[in-house]
Amino acid sequence: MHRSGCPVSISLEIFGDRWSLLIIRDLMVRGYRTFREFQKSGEGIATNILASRLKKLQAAGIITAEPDPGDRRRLNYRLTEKGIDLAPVLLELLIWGARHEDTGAPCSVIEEMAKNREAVLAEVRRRWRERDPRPFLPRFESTEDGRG
Amino acid sequence: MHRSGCPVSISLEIFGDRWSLLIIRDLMVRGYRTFREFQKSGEGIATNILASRLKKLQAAGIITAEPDPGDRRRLNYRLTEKGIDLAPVLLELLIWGARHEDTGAPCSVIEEMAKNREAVLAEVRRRWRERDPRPFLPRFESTEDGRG
DNA sequence: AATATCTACTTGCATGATGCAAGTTATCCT
DNA sequence: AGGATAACTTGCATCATGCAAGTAGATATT
Repeated sequence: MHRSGCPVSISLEIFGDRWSLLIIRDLMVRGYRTFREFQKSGEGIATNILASRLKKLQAAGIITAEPDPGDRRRLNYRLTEKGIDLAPVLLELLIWGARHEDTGAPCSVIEEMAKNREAVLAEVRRRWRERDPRPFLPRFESTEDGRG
Repeated sequence: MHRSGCPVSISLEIFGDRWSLLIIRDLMVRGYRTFREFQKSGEGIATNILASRLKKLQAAGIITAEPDPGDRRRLNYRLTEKGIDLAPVLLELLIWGARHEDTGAPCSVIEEMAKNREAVLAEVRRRWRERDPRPFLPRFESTEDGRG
């Protein structure tokens, strides 16, 4: 039941909250795959909320979950194509935040990414396609350390 | 008090909810300015929530409010530069939603916008700068109407 | 084989946010 | 002066979130 037919509104019904896009970010640029990794992501999400968000994102077709062949206690989450298509949204959010708020991300690095938007998106998508596990961005710890 | 220094996380602290970006959308592309207009925006936001979001967005420096010179009952809200800088985020959200969800927006129109990203953003920004009141996008009513 | 540990959750409960209806204040319109 | 309009605020019920603890199945350890 949509409140309006606007794509922005419908998108926000799916991930318009404090946590969903952070999970998607972790999957997209930090190489995280498991429940435990999301939990220790530095944002302090509660386990019940994390579980409910993972379910909601699965139901929306943004992520999938499959048991790890090597250790079947683990579930490996992965973005779907629909999920990786959120890369431009995340990138713009990152650029905006780094420009306008006092964040732990060095502006020079972010401005460089803003200048090379297409290349950045292509690389993120390539890593997703090829299941390249290397993180694309680090954790921006706090606003104290300056880098760049 | 930030939970992490990540710009995405900090951005979501400000407008990571169901309503804030819809208000920003209304200001940005529909030419809305007043409390009443946001309320009748088709999304069904409650007045107390709307009031609290407007305050939060003001506190974050994303919008300003000033009394209408002609009718001093009215408060005219307007995006700041920081606020109009959210245009790329909104645009990507719009594109993603139109591509992946069943929305009231005709895909052809949205794909055209995706192809002309820079021009679209320039026009949105021009209207903001010159206070051009014409809406840039219509209300996408429901998913019933045909697309083409 | 028994025990401990690890992973991904679920449950219970307190607190906070949201939704809804009604009320308030200041300004306009006649 | 009397009524309408705009922008809220308030009270209250309900829903979502945060936190701590507990559970179940798989793996590692003795």
